[in-house]
Amino acid sequence: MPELPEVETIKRGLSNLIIKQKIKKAKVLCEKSFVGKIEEIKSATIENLRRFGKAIVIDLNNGKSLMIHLRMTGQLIYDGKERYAAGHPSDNFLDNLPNKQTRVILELENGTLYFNDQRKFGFIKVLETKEVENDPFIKKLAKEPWDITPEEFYQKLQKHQNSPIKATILDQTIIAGLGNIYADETLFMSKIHPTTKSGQITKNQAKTIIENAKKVMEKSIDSGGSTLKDYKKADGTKGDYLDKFAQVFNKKGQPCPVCKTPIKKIKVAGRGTHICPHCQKEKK
DNA sequence: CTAGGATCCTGTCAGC
DNA sequence: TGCTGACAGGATCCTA
Repeated sequence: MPELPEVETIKRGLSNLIIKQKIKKAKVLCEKSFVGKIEEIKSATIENLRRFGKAIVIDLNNGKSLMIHLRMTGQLIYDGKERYAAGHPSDNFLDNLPNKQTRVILELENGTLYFNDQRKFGFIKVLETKEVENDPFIKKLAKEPWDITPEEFYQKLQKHQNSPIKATILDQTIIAGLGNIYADETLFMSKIHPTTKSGQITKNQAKTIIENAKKVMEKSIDSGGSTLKDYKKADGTKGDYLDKFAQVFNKKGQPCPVCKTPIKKIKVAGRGTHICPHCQKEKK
Protein backbone atom coordinates (compact mmCIF):
# COMPACT_ATOMS: atom_id res chain seq x y z
CA MET A 1 0.00 0.00 0.00
CA PRO A 2 2.45 2.63 0.90
CA GLU A 3 3.85 4.11 -2.27
CA LEU A 4 6.89 6.30 -2.77
CA PRO A 5 5.49 9.42 -1.02
CA GLU A 6 4.46 7.45 2.04
CA VAL A 7 7.82 5.74 2.28
CA GLU A 8 9.59 9.07 1.86
CA THR A 9 7.41 10.48 4.63
CA ILE A 10 8.36 7.60 6.89
CA LYS A 11 12.02 8.04 6.09
CA ARG A 12 11.99 11.74 6.92
CA GLY A 13 9.92 11.38 10.04
CA LEU A 14 11.78 8.44 11.49
CA SER A 15 15.22 9.85 10.68
CA ASN A 16 14.69 12.65 13.17
CA LEU A 17 13.63 10.22 15.85
CA ILE A 18 15.75 7.09 15.64
CA ILE A 19 19.16 8.02 14.22
CA LYS A 20 21.93 7.60 16.81
CA GLN A 21 19.78 5.29 18.88
CA LYS A 22 21.01 1.86 19.81
CA ILE A 23 18.90 -1.25 19.29
CA LYS A 24 18.70 -2.61 22.82
CA LYS A 25 16.41 -5.52 22.13
CA ALA A 26 14.85 -7.01 19.05
CA LYS A 27 11.95 -9.39 19.00
CA VAL A 28 10.39 -11.23 16.09
CA LEU A 29 6.75 -12.17 16.61
CA CYS A 30 6.22 -13.52 13.10
CA GLU A 31 9.03 -15.46 11.47
CA LYS A 32 7.81 -14.70 7.97
CA SER A 33 8.18 -10.97 8.59
CA PHE A 34 11.89 -11.07 9.40
CA VAL A 35 14.57 -12.45 7.11
CA GLY A 36 17.99 -12.98 8.62
CA LYS A 37 19.41 -13.42 12.09
CA ILE A 38 18.05 -11.13 14.74
CA GLU A 39 21.27 -11.40 16.78
CA GLU A 40 23.09 -9.59 14.00
CA ILE A 41 21.37 -6.32 14.76
CA LYS A 42 21.23 -6.39 18.53
CA SER A 43 23.22 -3.63 20.22
CA ALA A 44 23.97 -1.96 16.88
CA THR A 45 23.38 1.77 16.51
CA ILE A 46 21.21 3.31 13.79
CA GLU A 47 23.30 5.53 11.57
CA ASN A 48 21.25 6.49 8.57
CA LEU A 49 18.04 5.95 6.64
CA ARG A 50 17.76 5.60 2.89
CA ARG A 51 14.97 4.98 0.43
CA PHE A 52 15.00 2.97 -2.79
CA GLY A 53 11.67 3.23 -4.54
CA LYS A 54 9.18 1.89 -2.04
CA ALA A 55 11.84 0.20 0.08
CA ILE A 56 13.40 1.77 3.12
CA VAL A 57 16.88 0.92 4.37
CA ILE A 58 18.17 1.49 7.88
CA ASP A 59 21.96 1.44 8.03
CA LEU A 60 23.57 0.28 11.26
CA ASN A 61 27.06 0.90 12.59
CA ASN A 62 28.11 -2.75 12.44
CA GLY A 63 28.18 -3.21 8.69
CA LYS A 64 24.60 -4.43 8.56
CA SER A 65 21.48 -2.78 7.19
CA LEU A 66 17.80 -3.44 7.56
CA MET A 67 15.84 -3.37 4.35
CA ILE A 68 12.14 -2.88 4.94
CA HIS A 69 9.36 -3.28 2.42
CA LEU A 70 5.88 -2.51 3.68
CA ARG A 71 4.08 -4.01 0.66
CA MET A 72 0.31 -3.66 1.10
CA THR A 73 -0.32 -3.27 4.79
CA GLY A 74 2.97 -2.59 6.54
CA GLN A 75 3.33 0.17 9.09
CA LEU A 76 6.24 1.54 11.05
CA ILE A 77 5.32 3.09 14.34
CA TYR A 78 7.78 4.74 16.66
CA ASP A 79 6.54 5.03 20.18
CA GLY A 80 8.74 7.25 22.27
CA LYS A 81 8.21 10.59 23.89
CA GLU A 82 5.84 11.16 21.01
CA ARG A 83 4.34 8.65 18.64
CA TYR A 84 5.10 8.73 14.95
CA ALA A 85 3.15 6.35 12.78
CA ALA A 86 3.20 5.93 9.05
CA GLY A 87 2.41 3.38 6.41
CA HIS A 88 -0.85 1.56 5.94
CA PRO A 89 -3.57 3.90 7.19
CA SER A 90 -5.69 2.14 9.72
CA ASP A 91 -7.03 2.67 13.17
CA ASN A 92 -4.33 0.43 14.49
CA PHE A 93 -2.24 3.55 14.76
CA LEU A 94 -4.36 4.31 17.76
CA ASP A 95 -4.14 0.91 19.35
CA ASN A 96 -2.02 -0.02 22.25
CA LEU A 97 1.22 -1.53 21.11
CA PRO A 98 2.14 -4.19 20.46
CA ASN A 99 -1.12 -5.42 18.99
CA LYS A 100 -2.39 -8.34 16.95
CA GLN A 101 -0.67 -7.10 13.82
CA THR A 102 2.73 -6.41 15.35
CA ARG A 103 5.35 -8.59 13.65
CA VAL A 104 8.68 -7.19 14.81
CA ILE A 105 9.64 -5.04 17.79
CA LEU A 106 12.89 -3.08 18.01
CA GLU A 107 13.47 -1.64 21.41
CA LEU A 108 15.65 1.46 21.21
CA GLU A 109 17.13 3.63 23.93
CA ASN A 110 14.43 6.28 23.97
CA GLY A 111 11.50 4.45 22.46
CA THR A 112 10.30 1.43 20.56
CA LEU A 113 9.92 0.84 16.84
CA TYR A 114 7.07 -1.47 15.86
CA PHE A 115 6.69 -3.13 12.49
CA ASN A 116 3.00 -3.92 12.02
CA ASP A 117 1.65 -5.73 9.00
CA GLN A 118 -1.85 -7.12 8.73
CA ARG A 119 -1.37 -9.29 5.67
CA LYS A 120 2.27 -10.30 6.28
CA PHE A 121 3.36 -9.44 2.74
CA GLY A 122 5.94 -6.98 4.00
CA PHE A 123 9.23 -7.83 5.65
CA ILE A 124 12.38 -6.64 7.33
CA LYS A 125 15.52 -8.18 5.93
CA VAL A 126 19.08 -8.06 7.26
CA LEU A 127 21.67 -7.25 4.62
CA GLU A 128 25.33 -6.38 4.58
CA THR A 129 25.38 -2.62 4.10
CA LYS A 130 27.71 -2.95 1.14
CA GLU A 131 25.34 -5.48 -0.43
CA VAL A 132 22.18 -3.37 -0.24
CA GLU A 133 22.40 -2.32 -3.88
CA ASN A 134 22.75 -5.96 -4.87
CA ASP A 135 19.53 -7.04 -3.25
CA PRO A 136 17.42 -8.47 -6.10
CA PHE A 137 14.54 -6.04 -5.59
CA ILE A 138 16.74 -2.96 -5.34
CA LYS A 139 18.96 -4.10 -8.16
CA LYS A 140 16.03 -4.44 -10.58
CA LEU A 141 14.50 -1.13 -9.55
CA ALA A 142 14.17 1.38 -12.37
CA LYS A 143 14.81 5.11 -12.08
CA GLU A 144 12.27 7.30 -10.34
CA PRO A 145 10.30 9.91 -12.32
CA TRP A 146 12.76 12.61 -11.23
CA ASP A 147 15.69 10.77 -12.80
CA ILE A 148 14.33 9.10 -15.90
CA THR A 149 14.27 11.01 -19.17
CA PRO A 150 11.14 11.01 -21.34
CA GLU A 151 13.14 9.36 -24.11
CA GLU A 152 14.34 6.58 -21.80
CA PHE A 153 10.82 6.00 -20.54
CA TYR A 154 9.41 6.00 -24.04
CA GLN A 155 11.95 3.39 -25.13
CA LYS A 156 10.95 1.17 -22.23
CA LEU A 157 7.30 1.43 -23.22
CA GLN A 158 8.18 -0.03 -26.60
CA LYS A 159 9.36 -3.19 -24.88
CA HIS A 160 5.90 -3.68 -23.40
CA GLN A 161 3.82 -2.57 -26.35
CA ASN A 162 0.88 -4.81 -25.60
CA SER A 163 0.59 -4.16 -21.88
CA PRO A 164 -1.90 -1.59 -20.68
CA ILE A 165 -0.13 1.62 -19.70
CA LYS A 166 -1.34 1.28 -16.14
CA ALA A 167 0.35 -2.10 -15.74
CA THR A 168 3.51 -0.66 -17.21
CA ILE A 169 3.78 2.31 -14.87
CA LEU A 170 3.09 0.04 -11.90
CA ASP A 171 6.09 -2.08 -12.88
CA GLN A 172 8.93 -1.01 -10.60
CA THR A 173 11.51 -2.23 -13.07
CA ILE A 174 10.21 0.27 -15.65
CA ILE A 175 9.63 3.32 -13.49
CA ALA A 176 9.96 3.27 -9.71
CA GLY A 177 7.67 4.68 -7.07
CA LEU A 178 4.15 4.60 -8.42
CA GLY A 179 1.53 2.36 -6.86
CA ASN A 180 -2.17 2.03 -7.41
CA ILE A 181 -3.17 5.47 -6.12
CA TYR A 182 -0.58 7.58 -7.90
CA ALA A 183 -0.85 5.52 -11.08
CA ASP A 184 -4.55 6.37 -11.30
CA GLU A 185 -3.97 10.00 -10.38
CA THR A 186 -1.13 10.32 -12.89
CA LEU A 187 -3.13 8.86 -15.76
CA PHE A 188 -6.13 11.02 -14.94
CA MET A 189 -4.01 14.16 -14.95
CA SER A 190 -2.46 13.02 -18.21
CA LYS A 191 -5.90 12.35 -19.75
CA ILE A 192 -4.84 8.84 -20.73
CA HIS A 193 -7.09 5.82 -20.40
CA PRO A 194 -5.37 3.13 -18.27
CA THR A 195 -6.03 0.34 -20.77
CA THR A 196 -4.22 2.17 -23.58
CA LYS A 197 -1.55 -0.13 -24.92
CA SER A 198 1.89 1.10 -23.93
CA GLY A 199 2.99 0.94 -27.55
CA GLN A 200 0.32 3.53 -28.44
CA ILE A 201 1.66 6.12 -26.02
CA THR A 202 3.25 9.00 -27.92
CA LYS A 203 6.53 10.61 -26.96
CA ASN A 204 4.64 13.64 -25.76
CA GLN A 205 2.36 11.53 -23.63
CA ALA A 206 5.36 9.71 -22.17
CA LYS A 207 6.75 13.06 -21.13
CA THR A 208 3.40 14.12 -19.70
CA ILE A 209 3.16 10.95 -17.63
CA ILE A 210 6.55 11.59 -16.06
CA GLU A 211 5.74 15.22 -15.34
CA ASN A 212 2.43 14.35 -13.72
CA ALA A 213 3.86 11.47 -11.73
CA LYS A 214 6.32 13.92 -10.22
CA LYS A 215 3.57 16.44 -9.53
CA VAL A 216 1.20 14.08 -7.74
CA MET A 217 3.93 12.52 -5.67
CA GLU A 218 5.53 15.83 -4.73
CA LYS A 219 2.19 17.15 -3.63
CA SER A 220 1.64 14.08 -1.53
CA ILE A 221 5.09 14.25 0.07
CA ASP A 222 4.45 17.89 0.90
CA SER A 223 1.27 16.94 2.70
CA GLY A 224 2.96 14.16 4.61
CA GLY A 225 1.89 11.34 2.34
CA SER A 226 -1.55 9.91 1.99
CA THR A 227 -1.28 8.49 5.41
CA LEU A 228 -1.52 9.28 9.05
CA LYS A 229 1.74 10.67 10.23
CA ASP A 230 0.91 12.15 13.53
CA TYR A 231 -0.63 10.39 16.44
CA LYS A 232 -2.48 13.44 17.64
CA LYS A 233 -3.93 14.24 14.23
CA ALA A 234 -4.76 10.59 13.74
CA ASP A 235 -7.19 10.95 16.59
CA GLY A 236 -10.39 10.96 14.59
CA THR A 237 -9.39 13.16 11.70
CA LYS A 238 -7.56 11.75 8.74
CA GLY A 239 -5.92 14.79 7.22
CA ASP A 240 -4.35 12.92 4.41
CA TYR A 241 -3.57 13.16 0.74
CA LEU A 242 -6.47 10.98 -0.33
CA ASP A 243 -9.12 13.25 1.12
CA LYS A 244 -7.44 16.51 0.24
CA PHE A 245 -5.85 16.03 -3.16
CA ALA A 246 -6.84 12.79 -4.86
CA GLN A 247 -8.96 13.50 -7.93
CA VAL A 248 -10.18 10.03 -8.84
CA PHE A 249 -8.80 7.42 -6.47
CA ASN A 250 -11.55 6.00 -4.31
CA LYS A 251 -13.98 8.54 -5.78
CA LYS A 252 -16.31 6.14 -7.60
CA GLY A 253 -19.60 7.87 -8.41
CA GLN A 254 -18.35 11.32 -7.44
CA PRO A 255 -18.15 14.06 -10.07
CA CYS A 256 -14.92 14.46 -11.99
CA PRO A 257 -13.24 17.65 -10.76
CA VAL A 258 -12.76 18.75 -14.37
CA CYS A 259 -16.01 17.86 -16.19
CA LYS A 260 -18.39 16.57 -13.49
CA THR A 261 -18.86 13.19 -15.17
CA PRO A 262 -19.16 10.53 -12.44
CA ILE A 263 -15.90 8.72 -11.76
CA LYS A 264 -15.98 5.08 -12.78
CA LYS A 265 -14.22 2.15 -11.22
CA ILE A 266 -12.95 -0.54 -13.56
CA LYS A 267 -10.38 -3.32 -13.36
CA VAL A 268 -7.05 -3.04 -15.14
CA ALA A 269 -4.06 -5.31 -14.68
CA GLY A 270 -5.94 -7.00 -11.88
CA ARG A 271 -6.21 -3.80 -9.87
CA GLY A 272 -9.11 -1.55 -9.03
CA THR A 273 -8.75 1.43 -11.34
CA HIS A 274 -10.47 4.81 -11.22
CA ILE A 275 -11.13 6.91 -14.29
CA CYS A 276 -13.17 9.75 -15.62
CA PRO A 277 -14.79 8.15 -18.70
CA HIS A 278 -15.05 11.55 -20.35
CA CYS A 279 -11.56 12.94 -19.72
CA GLN A 280 -9.82 9.62 -20.33
CA LYS A 281 -11.06 8.29 -23.63
CA GLU A 282 -10.29 4.75 -24.64
CA LYS A 283 -8.07 4.44 -27.67
CA LYS A 284 -8.76 1.65 -30.10
C1' DC B 1 11.48 -12.50 -23.84
C1' DT B 2 6.38 -10.68 -22.72
C1' DA B 3 1.59 -10.99 -20.77
C1' DG B 4 -1.75 -12.47 -17.64
C1' DG B 5 -3.38 -14.83 -13.79
C1' DA B 6 -2.70 -17.05 -9.31
C1' DT B 7 -0.63 -16.48 -5.01
C1' DC B 8 1.13 -14.99 -0.38
C1' DC B 9 -2.22 -13.46 4.31
C1' DT B 10 -5.71 -11.19 7.26
C1' DG B 11 -9.61 -8.35 7.66
C1' DT B 12 -13.69 -5.77 6.21
C1' DC B 13 -17.64 -4.82 3.78
C1' DA B 14 -21.67 -5.42 0.56
C1' DG B 15 -25.26 -8.42 -0.56
C1' DC B 16 -28.17 -12.09 0.25
C1' DT C 1 -27.59 -12.20 12.52
C1' DG C 2 -24.80 -15.26 9.71
C1' DC C 3 -22.73 -16.63 5.63
C1' DT C 4 -20.32 -15.74 1.17
C1' DG C 5 -17.59 -13.73 -2.13
C1' DA C 6 -15.12 -9.70 -3.54
C1' DC C 7 -11.70 -6.77 -2.59
C1' DA C 8 -7.46 -4.59 -0.66
C1' DG C 9 -2.26 1.89 -1.82
C1' DG C 10 2.53 -4.89 -3.68
C1' DA C 11 5.43 -7.87 -5.87
C1' DT C 12 6.70 -12.55 -7.29
C1' DC C 13 6.01 -16.90 -9.33
C1' DC C 14 4.06 -19.83 -12.72
C1' DT C 15 2.19 -20.78 -17.15
C1' DA C 16 1.22 -20.02 -22.03
